[in-house]
Amino acid sequence: MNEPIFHYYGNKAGVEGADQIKQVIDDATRGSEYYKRQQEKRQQVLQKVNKMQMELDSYKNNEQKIKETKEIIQNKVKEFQINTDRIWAHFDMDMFYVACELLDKPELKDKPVAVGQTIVSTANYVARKFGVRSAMPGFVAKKLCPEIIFIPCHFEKYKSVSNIFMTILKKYDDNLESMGLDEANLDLTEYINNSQEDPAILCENIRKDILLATQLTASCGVGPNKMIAKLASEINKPNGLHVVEQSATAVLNFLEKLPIRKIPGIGNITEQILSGLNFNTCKDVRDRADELYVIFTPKTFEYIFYSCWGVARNYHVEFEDQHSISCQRTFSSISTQREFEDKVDYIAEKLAEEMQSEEKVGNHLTLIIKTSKFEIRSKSLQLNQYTNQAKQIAIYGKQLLKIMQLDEPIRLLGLKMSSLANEKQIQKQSISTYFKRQIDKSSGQENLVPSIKGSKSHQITEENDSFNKMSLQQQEQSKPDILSDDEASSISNQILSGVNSKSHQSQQQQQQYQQKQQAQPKSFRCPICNKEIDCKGNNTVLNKHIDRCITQQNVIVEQSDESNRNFSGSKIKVPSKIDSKAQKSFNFFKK
DNA sequence: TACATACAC
DNA sequence: CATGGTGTATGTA
Repeated sequence: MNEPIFHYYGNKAGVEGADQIKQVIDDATRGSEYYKRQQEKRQQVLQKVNKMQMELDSYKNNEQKIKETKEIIQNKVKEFQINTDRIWAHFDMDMFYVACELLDKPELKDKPVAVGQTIVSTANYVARKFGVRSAMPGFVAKKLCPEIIFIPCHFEKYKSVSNIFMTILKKYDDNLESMGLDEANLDLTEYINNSQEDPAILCENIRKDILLATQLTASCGVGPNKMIAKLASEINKPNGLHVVEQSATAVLNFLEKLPIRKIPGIGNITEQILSGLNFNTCKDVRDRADELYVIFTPKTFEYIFYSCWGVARNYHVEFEDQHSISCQRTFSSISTQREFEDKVDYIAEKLAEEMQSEEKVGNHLTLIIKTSKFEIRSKSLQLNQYTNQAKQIAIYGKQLLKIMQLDEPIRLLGLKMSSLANEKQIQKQSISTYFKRQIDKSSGQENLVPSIKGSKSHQITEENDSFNKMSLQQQEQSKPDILSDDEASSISNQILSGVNSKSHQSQQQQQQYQQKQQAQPKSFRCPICNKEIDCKGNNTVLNKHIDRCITQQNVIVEQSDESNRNFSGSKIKVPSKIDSKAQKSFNFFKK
């Protein structure tokens, strides 16, 4: 009943103090609304596990079914192969945000430090010994480690370090994929085929380059696909390398004892379910895959199954346009209708700002709230037109508010716009439906549509301006982007078919890099441009050079992105996408 | 389509 | 005293 809520600790982290740590966390948080909600969720998971266990029991009594299912699994095992002809590397900066801050405050190096305020974003290894973790609330971290020093987030700093990091890595794979400022997945196959370098030596050299350029350490994992590389990068973290050799047995060996929780995509809940059914390692999954087949949906089953066999994507996917833009805020609880509406207005403005700066419009709006009991609810609405205007969004948002019938205090409110299109792309449509909407207008919803020139009302004039602005843009005759529809990449699509990567964009550039790369002796060379720097051990000179190099390099990168966009009209990788996502994530730190 | 869940960073 | 924000995929009805 009073079971502590679930906290995940990687097996090498909390070590022997783990129980004590859990106790401290529990004492610090017991009784809060958040804690109560977590307990409820925990109970729900346990019920789900019970239900699954019953299904499993009945399965185990049905010999015929067992036979059939095991046959299906056998066939699946025969069908796939662990494709080892590609070489991937995953680079991951160690405790990135804290590490960046420590550059400016080296005296804190051996003290427990965390970046973040209400929530720990990153903790250094000193703090981690106390049990401090990412996503932990600040007050809990303080309980665990009263000495801990909190540093507020300085996003720009991290972004510029990240630029250096990414610039170095792009020399080896121009199409690198990244899920955050501090990590990147590289397909090194082409590079290594050309240079014939040993992957381990190459990656150690890259890590040295990163250290030289940023003064920070990165960990690296190497393997035949993206997932294995990522998993490998955690083995010798921090400041380490681990290589999983390019063979099926090496992969299977590597995964054998690995806790399922480590597999990207298996999170808190799935781990609880699996461990509740006594699946703990990848080997458990491989050995008893038929049981999972019975209780999970096909997609979930396939994902877990193939991951545990080491089968994952080993080629790059094309960049896809973002599907939604959202904005949400947490605040001290509010409970009156008036307060709700004010929040909607505020969030609508923020959302509109975001959409406009990204030149997007959308026609599907979702209102999200969190009650003070931490229950999340949402209502959504298909709009009758595309918009990115704060006033329109606010009007729709308030409609959703009504539909939701809120009668209890809330601590969070957000708006999400989906079904996005480029502002420019819908102009034609705007024009063609313009007169139709004038008719709609006369039937009541006049605030929702632009009006004709010369209208007298203040509100309408403003909206008229935005319409004119769009018309002007249309005259520029920019090419409309084509929305992708059939590229919906289901997990199974991604993990199956170990076929080739897309052709790389600039082979010339790569060859150029290789030539330079090969000729490098030991002395100081710039990790960005590969030129020899005669700095006589003076780091400042080197750093200044590197800074200049980065700036130049970035200009080049941006230009090439831009020309690609205009040239092909297809999706390209846009590193700035993730930048802006992370930027937005941390806006709330600034206040 | 609408809503809820799970996940990653 | 007390647990964030952005975006994606998937399951279910």
